Amino acid sequence: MAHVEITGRIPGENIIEVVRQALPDLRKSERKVAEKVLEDPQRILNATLAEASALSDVSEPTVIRFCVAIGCTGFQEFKLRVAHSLALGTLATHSVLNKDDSTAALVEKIFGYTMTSLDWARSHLDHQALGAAIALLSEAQSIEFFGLGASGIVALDAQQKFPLFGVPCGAQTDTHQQLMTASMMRPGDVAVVFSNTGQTVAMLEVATAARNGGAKVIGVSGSHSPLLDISDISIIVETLDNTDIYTPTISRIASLVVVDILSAAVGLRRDAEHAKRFEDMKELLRRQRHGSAFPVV
Amino acid sequence: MAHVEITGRIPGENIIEVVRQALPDLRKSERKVAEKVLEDPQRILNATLAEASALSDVSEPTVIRFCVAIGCTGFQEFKLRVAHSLALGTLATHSVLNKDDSTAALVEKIFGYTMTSLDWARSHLDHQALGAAIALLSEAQSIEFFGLGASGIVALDAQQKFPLFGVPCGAQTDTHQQLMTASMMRPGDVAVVFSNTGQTVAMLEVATAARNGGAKVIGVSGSHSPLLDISDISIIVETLDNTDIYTPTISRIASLVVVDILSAAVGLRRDAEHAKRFEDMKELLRRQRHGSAFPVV
DNA sequence: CCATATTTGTAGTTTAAATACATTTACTTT
DNA sequence: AAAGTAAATGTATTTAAACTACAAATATGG
Repeated sequence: MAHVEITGRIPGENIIEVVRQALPDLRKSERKVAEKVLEDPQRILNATLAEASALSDVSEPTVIRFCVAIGCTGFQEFKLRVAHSLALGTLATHSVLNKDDSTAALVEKIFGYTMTSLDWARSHLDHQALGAAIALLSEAQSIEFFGLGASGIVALDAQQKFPLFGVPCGAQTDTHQQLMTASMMRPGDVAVVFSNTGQTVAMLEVATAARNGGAKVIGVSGSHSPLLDISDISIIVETLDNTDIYTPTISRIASLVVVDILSAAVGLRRDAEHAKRFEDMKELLRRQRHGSAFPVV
Repeated sequence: MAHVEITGRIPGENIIEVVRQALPDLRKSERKVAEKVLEDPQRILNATLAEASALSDVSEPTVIRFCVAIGCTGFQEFKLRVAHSLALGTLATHSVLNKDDSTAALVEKIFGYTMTSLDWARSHLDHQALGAAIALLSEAQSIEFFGLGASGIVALDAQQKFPLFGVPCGAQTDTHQQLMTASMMRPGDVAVVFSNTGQTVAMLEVATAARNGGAKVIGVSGSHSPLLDISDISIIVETLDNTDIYTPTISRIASLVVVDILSAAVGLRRDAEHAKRFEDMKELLRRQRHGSAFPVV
């Protein structure tokens, strides 16, 4: 049988992902190389062709054939693309904050850690679930967003964005209001419940109440959790495992990006007419602002 | 005079930045190489040593000496580090959303664009201003955060974070409440005003009111703006210039990261005792959650 | 203006990457 | 099931790229 050529999803894509996806289509000894690459990409970076071949226990030309198979012109280019892909992975290496860090160091660490976590969340998103959520939200009569604490912020953010695309929606961040609103939901409505832990009692009650009324529930949490068990669609926004003080910070930012994706996708679906409405609204906002010369008191 | 060795701010740092900073300390012909690198780093990636030397109009060993001077072991490693640095810059290349993009494509584009924008914001932050803001916030009796719309979300987020480090604070997202609160502020208080445009009238009034009462004002906006003119400390959170629908989305995320930095820094300053309080609070939150077995209805 | 030190280039050496070819393994067909 | 064929892998060789030692040229200080 002829060897199948592999093409990445998007050209110039993360080479590590390309390797992972190509894995089953590779020849036996090429796969040995691929496995070593996935196992420790950093090591390949510091390795020469000879070292890489010894490491994978195959001949040098096989390593090169592997590189060609996944779409590179040779070993050199492959290494460059690995370096490219690894960039985000190493941003977080200096992420432990110290009391005597300079401002510059803090900026580097926190931005680095945030970007790395986003990259992690990106690569661990379930596209299937996301697609299902988009479909559901696109058809929804109305949407309610629920969350407490950090997740409450995310709910509010979502509520600000979705109306722009023509979906009536609300956000509830008070436990009493949440239960009331959830109880009133009916078939055709969609409840989006944010909870990083996915274990907060109030949120589980909200999800249950919404379901009992016949509404669909989209659960968003940081890992597999009770919330997801009682949701119609489960979206896991996984962030880097980090037990220190900054975890909630990261998870909310990753969730915000997921909200961006959902709202953008729903917006693209509902489309044309709403783009116009959006422009009109922007104009209204503009009138709230001054021109260039503001008379400062 | 002896040639000065250059050391990057943080080891493993963005090599492009290292080159930029090292520029004045380099030898004349090494500088020619550095200029070419800064001019078009991508080109260096696809070039061989011979090509790079021809491009810069110097000899091959000079190129190598340049690599060594900025802290690499040779040309190869230099190229790898350039690839590393360039990673974020190319994430945003596919960022125009299409109606018929797959979910996977949307995820890639929006995450990519978000990460690139964060990187941009990071490299354009004014550390000096940030340091001044940290100092001010660390000494503050109380802090009030102000914002409308997307910036209101940021204000709420900030308000959730700062109390963890022992600073009493509030967030106002209603124009009437904002003015009332701002008018009541006194010396020793700090007002943090978020406005992406920095031109919203209500926010300018708030900043002015707070100043009139003797409070210090930290203005946070996306570019130079009237708000910053009337603030004691100006923080510009610059995001990628993108006129389409998603700009507010990005700017709020970048602002959230800046809030993270401020709160982390203030937290580190106020330190020890509050770390304990923070743990206590975490424990309280934990009791709000179920254990593993939740009785699903 | 000469002497010394520093910078830059030339030429050669070494090492790594890629190619052509040979061998082995697996698969198909009778 | 066996032989032939095609595909996959390894061996040996070639090519070229990166690095090094040394020499020339330029700049610097007395």
